Amino acid sequence: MRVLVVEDEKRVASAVKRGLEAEGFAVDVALTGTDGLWLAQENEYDLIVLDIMLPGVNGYRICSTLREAGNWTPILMLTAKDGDYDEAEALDTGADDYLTKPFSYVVLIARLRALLRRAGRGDLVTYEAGDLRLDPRAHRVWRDDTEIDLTAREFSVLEYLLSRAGEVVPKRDILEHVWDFDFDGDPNIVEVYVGRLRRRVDEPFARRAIETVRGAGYRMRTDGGA
Amino acid sequence: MRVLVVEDEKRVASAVKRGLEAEGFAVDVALTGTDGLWLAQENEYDLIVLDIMLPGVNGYRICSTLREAGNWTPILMLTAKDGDYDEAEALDTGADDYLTKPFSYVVLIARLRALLRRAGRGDLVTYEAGDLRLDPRAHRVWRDDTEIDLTAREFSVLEYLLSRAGEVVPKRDILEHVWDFDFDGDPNIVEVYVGRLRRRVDEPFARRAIETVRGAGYRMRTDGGA
DNA sequence: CTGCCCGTTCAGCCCGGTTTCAGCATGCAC
DNA sequence: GTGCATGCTGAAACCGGGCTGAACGGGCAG
Repeated sequence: MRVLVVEDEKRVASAVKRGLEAEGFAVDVALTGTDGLWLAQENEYDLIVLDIMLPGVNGYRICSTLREAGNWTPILMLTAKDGDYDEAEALDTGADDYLTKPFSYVVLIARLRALLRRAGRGDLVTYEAGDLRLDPRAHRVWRDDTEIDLTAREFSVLEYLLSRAGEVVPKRDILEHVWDFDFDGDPNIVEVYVGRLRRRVDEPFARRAIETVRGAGYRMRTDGGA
Repeated sequence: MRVLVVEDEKRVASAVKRGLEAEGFAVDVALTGTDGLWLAQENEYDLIVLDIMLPGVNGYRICSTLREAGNWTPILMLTAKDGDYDEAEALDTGADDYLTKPFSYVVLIARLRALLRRAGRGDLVTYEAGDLRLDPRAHRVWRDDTEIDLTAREFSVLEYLLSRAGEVVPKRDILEHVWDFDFDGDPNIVEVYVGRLRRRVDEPFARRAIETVRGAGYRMRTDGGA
């Protein structure tokens, strides 16, 4: 599954790239519109993530150029929230969906999944780790067939940890993926949420699925802590 | 029964939409060819009504693109009576039938029904979730064999929720599917309608079929809230 | 023309959820 | 053991999503 990311802000670009790679995508990044258009024309991608404001050729132009050339690869446009550029125009030029900055990684992934599903390449995942089960689509979590209520944030954190079950996930990664990319608050918030999750999904069941790896991050046990 | 109407003249589009909704169809409207193609690819429709002369991608292109992609949803083409565009060509690109403007509802409806019959989907779909039952075609809703009166909008919202029972449906999705997708009013309208629906289909029966998933959307319980 | 129904907008409230912060606990290095 | 860094936790403040009642306006029937 190949994805092209056309985005000039390096921080956003590299965060998106790393995240998508973790999801198993092969990611190319273009930092200018000119490069992006070139890459999009030279290669067959399954998906294109396209910023609107770009040096060189802007996102609209890239989009309409591709469409005119008969290229119908699903395109997700990224728009800044100040109204200079318009979402409706994005769709008019042939984009398939759009996302307003700032956005968080989970939202981005959700949208990309939706696009792929539409293109008939989606496979809906439910995450499992031992007796712990999470269904992103229904937004539900179970342990031992007991459903667990989680808030939106709690759910996102758990989903992300599950998506990388078995490996050590640095706190910074969690911050970048679950919160908006430009979040610059107290990183302690991750600890707060891990704490809550433990209280909700571990303690009542006398297990420990989320382990702390001091100095490195957290690790979701693949056996759910059984 | 879901229908997509691709038509750029707003007057015609909204008239057709209202007419079809009165017949019990769930109708999405696209005002440009680009949007129409996007919607047609994104969703599973039972029927597509397609104007030929469109801004963006024209009707022929949409039709052949869909067919090439293996989408065989029945398509009814609308052609203006001046002979610039040709009915024969419509059929060549993969349309199933055509209708010359101007036309009356009666004729339109008759043709659509004929198409559905041919496609073998004339038999009605009814949605069920526990003791809640909805018949799109007859435009009726029951709970426990008690019929519930709903307005057109209320009905559409409920139908859409039922069509995705069990999963979390973002407000944005509801807006896009139930309202004209170029609706840019207050998204609060969704909350208003969910509220009304609850008052009509939940409260009198002391159940709760429509759940709120804070920060994510609404979810229709598959057991109807029993 | 009048009244009713429906769809829509709006403002305000409520409450849950998120975030911050300060203090405490734990683990590690020496 | 001592001291430092890292992680944990409860309480409080803040924020905003979601809900509701009221009011407006257009369309349609009588």
